[in-house]
Amino acid sequence: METEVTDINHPRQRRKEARPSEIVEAALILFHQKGYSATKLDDIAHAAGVTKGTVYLYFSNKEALFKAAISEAIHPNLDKIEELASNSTESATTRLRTAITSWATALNECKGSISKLMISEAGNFPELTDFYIETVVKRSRLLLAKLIQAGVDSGEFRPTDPDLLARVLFSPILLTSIWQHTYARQDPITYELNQLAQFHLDIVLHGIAIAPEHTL
Amino acid sequence: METEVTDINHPRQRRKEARPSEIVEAALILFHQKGYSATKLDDIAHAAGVTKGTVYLYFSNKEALFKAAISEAIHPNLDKIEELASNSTESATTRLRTAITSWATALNECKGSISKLMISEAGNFPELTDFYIETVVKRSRLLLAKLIQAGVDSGEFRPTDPDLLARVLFSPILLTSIWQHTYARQDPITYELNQLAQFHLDIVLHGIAIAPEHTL
Amino acid sequence: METEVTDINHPRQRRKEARPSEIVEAALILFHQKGYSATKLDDIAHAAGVTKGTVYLYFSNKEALFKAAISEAIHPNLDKIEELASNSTESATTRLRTAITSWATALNECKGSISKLMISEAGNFPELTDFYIETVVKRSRLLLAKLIQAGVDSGEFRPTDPDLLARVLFSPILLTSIWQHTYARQDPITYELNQLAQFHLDIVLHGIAIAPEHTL
Amino acid sequence: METEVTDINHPRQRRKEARPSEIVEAALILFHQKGYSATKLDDIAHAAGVTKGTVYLYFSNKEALFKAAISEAIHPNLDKIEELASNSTESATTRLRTAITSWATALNECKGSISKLMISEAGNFPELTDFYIETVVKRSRLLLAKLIQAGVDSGEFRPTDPDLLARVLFSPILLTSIWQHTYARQDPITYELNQLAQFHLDIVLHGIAIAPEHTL
DNA sequence: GATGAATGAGTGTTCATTCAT
DNA sequence: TATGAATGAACACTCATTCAT
Repeated sequence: METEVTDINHPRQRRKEARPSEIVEAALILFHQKGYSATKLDDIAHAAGVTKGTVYLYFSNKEALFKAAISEAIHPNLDKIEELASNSTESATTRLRTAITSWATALNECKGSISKLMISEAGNFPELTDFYIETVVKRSRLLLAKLIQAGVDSGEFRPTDPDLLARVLFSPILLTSIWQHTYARQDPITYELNQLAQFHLDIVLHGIAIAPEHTL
Repeated sequence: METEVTDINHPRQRRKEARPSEIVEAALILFHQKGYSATKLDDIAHAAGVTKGTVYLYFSNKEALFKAAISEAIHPNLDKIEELASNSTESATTRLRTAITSWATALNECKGSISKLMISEAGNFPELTDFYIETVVKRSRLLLAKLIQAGVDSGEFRPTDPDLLARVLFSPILLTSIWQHTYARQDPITYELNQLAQFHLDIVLHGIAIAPEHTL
Repeated sequence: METEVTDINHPRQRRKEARPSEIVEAALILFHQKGYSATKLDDIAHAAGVTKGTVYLYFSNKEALFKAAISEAIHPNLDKIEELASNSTESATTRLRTAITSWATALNECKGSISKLMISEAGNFPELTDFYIETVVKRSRLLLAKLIQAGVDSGEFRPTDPDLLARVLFSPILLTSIWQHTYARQDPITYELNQLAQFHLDIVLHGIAIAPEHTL
Repeated sequence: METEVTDINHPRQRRKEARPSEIVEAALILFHQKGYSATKLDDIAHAAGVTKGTVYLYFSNKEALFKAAISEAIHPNLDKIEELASNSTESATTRLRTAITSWATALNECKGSISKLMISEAGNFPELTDFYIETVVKRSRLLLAKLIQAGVDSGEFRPTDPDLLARVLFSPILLTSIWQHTYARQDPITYELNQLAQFHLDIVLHGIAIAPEHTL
């Protein structure tokens, strides 16, 4: 009983160990909405339900908080990349479709669009950008390129530049995800991200031209 | 460092009428590199070869300068959109290819990649974003969608969702353009933007699957 | 220079609740000495023993601080006006003398000579001036006019224009008070403010009194 | 004819020699309305129909212009003081009334209320203030005091402190003049300045006169 | 651990002053 | 003589960071 009272008097102390991640979450949302510079530590603290001083208890400065926010948001994605690379019993087409679906889902969850933040702040955080490009971007692209190459090797796809195609396949999902997070108000998108991804994949796989040369 | 090499003797009235656009250009580059908030007026002034006070002779404040920079960079693009819509004697396929090429070229010149700036700052400049979405984004997408619909109507393309396909077709060029301007150092791209665009268009037109139904 | 001698060890939280009024006091003195525009926030902060940032903890901007300073200095005077209006058992002559003495004393303490500041800045702060004229100037004049009218009604004074006489009676005290605060160095006044007020009142009373000794 | 055309093309050159005084006049009005610091040289120049550069052709800086404005406005008053001192054939009472009337008239003309400006800026311009106090204030007061003393000597007035009475007699006219120029909008005055002056003088004369009608 | 009052370096903005024309 | 584009020092205001409690 006595300890319960303490909890009621200090609601802030409900879950001490959750503090840092609460701050990180609040920070991520605000950084995403307003950009790094335009986001005030006061706002972050307020959004996280603490005071400015508390933020400094867990993060040595604003930049460290930013990096922590980006890193934390990146990690779950990294695991997913590994996952996708492993299940290799299926056909290349199937695995490609699974991979794309998986990415579309991941990006759909808000936490996803680190992409936008990184685009905005890359110039101001070179080392963080290096880390992001190496661990997220290049690995994802390489994974996709390998799946494509596997399809070519297995005779499922016509010979093509796997790297180029990987870039092409990623673009609509990534850009649309960024778009949604950026222009939701001005240009709301009626399509599901995954719907768009499948649409694109279908077209890429089959093309749209009613090509006479193919029927010959 | 100094971009001003000529007329070093008459720094005061070097080229009166060129001032505003010189400032706008310098501003655009810096806003693009560092974002709006992180760009100091001192930096812009210095990059434009003037002092802070001079900037205020032509722009009432930082926000006005930002808007002017965006607007000025947008205008040439608007004209190009009109141009593309007009030449309607060709086949849909040809016009589509021309449009894509034209866009790739425009984005490559990069006088903007306003796209990146708008993504970064949309949240902080709602009215400007409204203007951008209406005059640039939606018009471009609509133009592309119309070309696609024309191809469907003329029997060149299989029936498809023109709006979805327009989004899909734009994405790789736009995202890659943004990418180049953002991650040039960390992830330099070896492809020409136009090369990528044509590669994508080819695939979209023909598909990559060695589809049994086509050969039948 | 430093007005803060006590508690030198704990400059941070010396006396939280005293801060705003300390700042207001320092501000009032400086505004009075140099005028609004010529007074720098740095000076105010320094005079109050804090830094600029601290001033902004309590006042949203310079104008707000100015208004707060004026308002705070006005309030004690408002109470005095009410007080004077109440004690109505005495003769009009006595009450008039009491009122004048009271005003002379109040103006001498000078926590304001807000009068001078208001004269200087009226043009730049219209709403504040409205407030001052209504709550201080007009009320004071009306009170004095009523006392005079009471004297006329009771047969103590000869019929006269109470409003005009109120203005006339106030002028020497008010102007001299302003004078002292303004030209102390160039034109030091050897008279007590109250001495001058009584001197004037004697002459005016002689002038308007239906003096029994004269009729003898 | 030919020369006329030139005049039309350069309306600014109508009367070159009048420039400085036009500037001074504009400056005086603006300084009076907004105070010294709050008045921008741009505003003065614009009000005078010239550009900022032209102001610097005639005045070395803002302070010099301020001093010139004050001085120019003071000079006609100085002459009037001398004038009043001279015609000594009349009775003290008459000369006192003439002097007061003359001052009320002088202060009524807008150019008069240097008083307000000096009150506002005395702290920031000590030497100018010295000059003003010596040449205007003290001389005027001394003149008035002498007139009063003459009246006492001639038996027109009861013995009194001439300096004190001089201060008292000046106050209502001076303060009301300042008042009019300051609070015209908030507290418009229905009385003529001279009316008020005469009203006060009547009362004071009644108060100090060795009035034959009273002794009867 | 948590607070929030206080700090002060930094930045947008203004404006008196200069000077080439 | 007059201009007005350009300057740069000065100032209001902000905000990341600190620290006594």
